[in-house]
Amino acid sequence: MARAATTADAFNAVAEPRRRQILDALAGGERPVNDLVRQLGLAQPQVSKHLRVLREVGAVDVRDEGRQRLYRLNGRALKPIHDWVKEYERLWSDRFDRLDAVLEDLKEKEEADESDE
Amino acid sequence: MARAATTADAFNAVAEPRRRQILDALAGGERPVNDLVRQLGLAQPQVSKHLRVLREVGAVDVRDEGRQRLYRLNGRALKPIHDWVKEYERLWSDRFDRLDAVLEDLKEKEEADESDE
DNA sequence: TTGACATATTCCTATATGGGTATATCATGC
DNA sequence: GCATGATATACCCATATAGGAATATGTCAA
Repeated sequence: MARAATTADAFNAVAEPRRRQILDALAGGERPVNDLVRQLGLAQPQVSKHLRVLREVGAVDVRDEGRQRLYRLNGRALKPIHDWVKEYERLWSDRFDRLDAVLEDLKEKEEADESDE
Repeated sequence: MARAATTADAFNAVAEPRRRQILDALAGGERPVNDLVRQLGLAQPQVSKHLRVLREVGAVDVRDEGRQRLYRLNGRALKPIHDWVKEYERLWSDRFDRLDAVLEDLKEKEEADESDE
């Protein structure tokens, strides 16, 4: 079997640095493709292809506006990544060093509160 | 050009779900390879290969203990992922939603006050 | 030394990638 | 309708993958 498709999930889509750059650029607001082309210094077809991958994993949405297509960030698609990686935060954060048990309790409470999304 | 190597950085290494599983398993503490083989139900060579990738990006460390090799999590390698993705947290977190709503209200009130004058 | 256990490496193959380049689609203004 | 601008798709290619299977390496025990 080959590697999983880049469109398999957000983890794979976001492994490509150019696609993270695109998302970072879109964090500033809705943008047409050519803006991204200029901002990233990539060829237009590559940007379109990256945007397609991001769209397929739900990380961006599109809207037609005349002859332009405005892309907009949909950060919710990145939540699974955050959810996974935040469990490891305590392994490098100084804050967690002395407060392990207490924070575990808090985290459990927080998760219970947030479980209704 | 092909896709970036899985060993290029933590983002690429962790895009593979089995490797995330391995890290999750190691979160419980140091483990020999065969423990992971049993826990994940994978063939031994694949586990060794995944561990090599994780080692190359610094996400795990090894230690020889007799004929076993004990692998241990090094979560710090995941910090760049956390750093990147946490910037997007406000896009789905309820806490931030409520803050946004409050700010919206304030802005609307402000505008209403100004138009009264 | 030999055999058994634990792990790593090698070789194979199908598959998808990302960039480059050319071209297709689609909307707009004349 | 036609030229132009904006974007998407198609095609080519070099490359690295993940799993499977076989084998190599290394360590211990008798």
